Amino acid sequence: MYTKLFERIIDGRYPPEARLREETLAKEFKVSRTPVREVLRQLEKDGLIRIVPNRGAIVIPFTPDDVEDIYEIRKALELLAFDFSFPSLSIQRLTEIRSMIIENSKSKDYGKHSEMDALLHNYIIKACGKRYLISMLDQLLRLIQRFREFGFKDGIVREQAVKEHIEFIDAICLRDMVKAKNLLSAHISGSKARALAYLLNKKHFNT
Amino acid sequence: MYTKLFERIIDGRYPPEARLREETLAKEFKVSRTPVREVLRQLEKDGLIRIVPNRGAIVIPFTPDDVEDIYEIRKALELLAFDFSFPSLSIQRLTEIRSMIIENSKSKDYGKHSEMDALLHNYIIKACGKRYLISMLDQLLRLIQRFREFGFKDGIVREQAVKEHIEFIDAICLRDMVKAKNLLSAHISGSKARALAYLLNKKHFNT
DNA sequence: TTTTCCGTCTTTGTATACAATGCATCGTAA
DNA sequence: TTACGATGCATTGTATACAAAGACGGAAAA
Repeated sequence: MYTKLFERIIDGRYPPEARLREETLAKEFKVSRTPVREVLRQLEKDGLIRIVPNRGAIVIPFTPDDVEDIYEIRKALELLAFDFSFPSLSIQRLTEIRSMIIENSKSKDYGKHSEMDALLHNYIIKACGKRYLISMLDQLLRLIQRFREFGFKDGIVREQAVKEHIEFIDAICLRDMVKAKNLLSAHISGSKARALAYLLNKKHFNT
Repeated sequence: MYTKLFERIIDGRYPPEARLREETLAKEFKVSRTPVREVLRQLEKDGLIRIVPNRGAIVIPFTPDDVEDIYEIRKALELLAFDFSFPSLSIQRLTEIRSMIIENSKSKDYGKHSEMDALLHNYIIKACGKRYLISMLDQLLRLIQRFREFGFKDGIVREQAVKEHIEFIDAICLRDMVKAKNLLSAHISGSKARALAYLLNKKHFNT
């Protein structure tokens, strides 16, 4: 239920400014208000809703400034995670991932591409072995999931992403830390730019 | 109540591995289990406790690795916040803060020093104007509050901190971004080292 | 007509009762 | 003596009832 509500806010089924009434949600999910309230408190911590005492919860709008914010945080933290994980990354595992990326590179199923993207990033992140860093990045990646999937709908972007991922993996295998970090940084900046384009475009259509 | 529980875990009144039973907490705070449960869910998101379904909540131990983790995240994010806030920092305000730091520099009240420390860091952080970044840093600084206060109990450390803060402010006022960033980075690394020393020392006494 | 006050209604906040889960303990059988 | 299972207990999970707080609207007074 936490996951479902999270998704519904992320994908816009509960749009910005929408009021989330406990009673209504309770009926929708066929539970009582007690678990609903607990979930709402968690979503507030995620920064998705604001709970006003005695007034209830409303969905917080997601602005271009938030995209800027979140992607820059992601970049900083993923680079940090990479610093920690670099020494322990397994060339064998990276080679495996590399093959899988190439196998899927011609696929038009953007879900597959999104999966490959997640596979690589998650491997790097998990390998850092730092629990706060991992949980913060997990949280961030969930927040921007909608943009990541969107990006891969475009053929050019898919090709570009495959190229960037392969270059990144090769740099790691060659133990070229500096190059790898630059590539990772640029890759995330590119994702940010696409996310911003998506958001502005959507806003244009909505208004 | 959220704040009180948070503090009690942070300062060790509820030690690592301690079970937090809903009924007990409810009696302690003279409320029913309903609000207790909501607070526990929030503390879980903060990474302070782990809730095992049908088993209840236990306090998560805080290891040296966690200190390393959290201070490195703090460094990365505070440097990022500084990037954003640098252009809009007011020299007038910084000069004010600088005077206050100097005024308090001879004080032996470590609470005052801790306050000055918070004043400067919070000003930098808030000025970045990014809500996710601000809320993440707030969260991190609350997590390490115990170490920050501890640090200022030592006279040498107090002097050192004052010196670092003044140098940092001066670098900003001279618009020397690179120097300021280096100073900030070193300052946080120093805090990390002291926190680690504190933790290892405490562990030594406990066992 | 406008403003203020009061009552009602909606919605959240809290307490409590009951259900469900998992663990421990004790008894029984191999 | 040990292994297995059943029963009871401790504790969390959920529903529901009631309390409290605000929002809204209508009536009365300025």
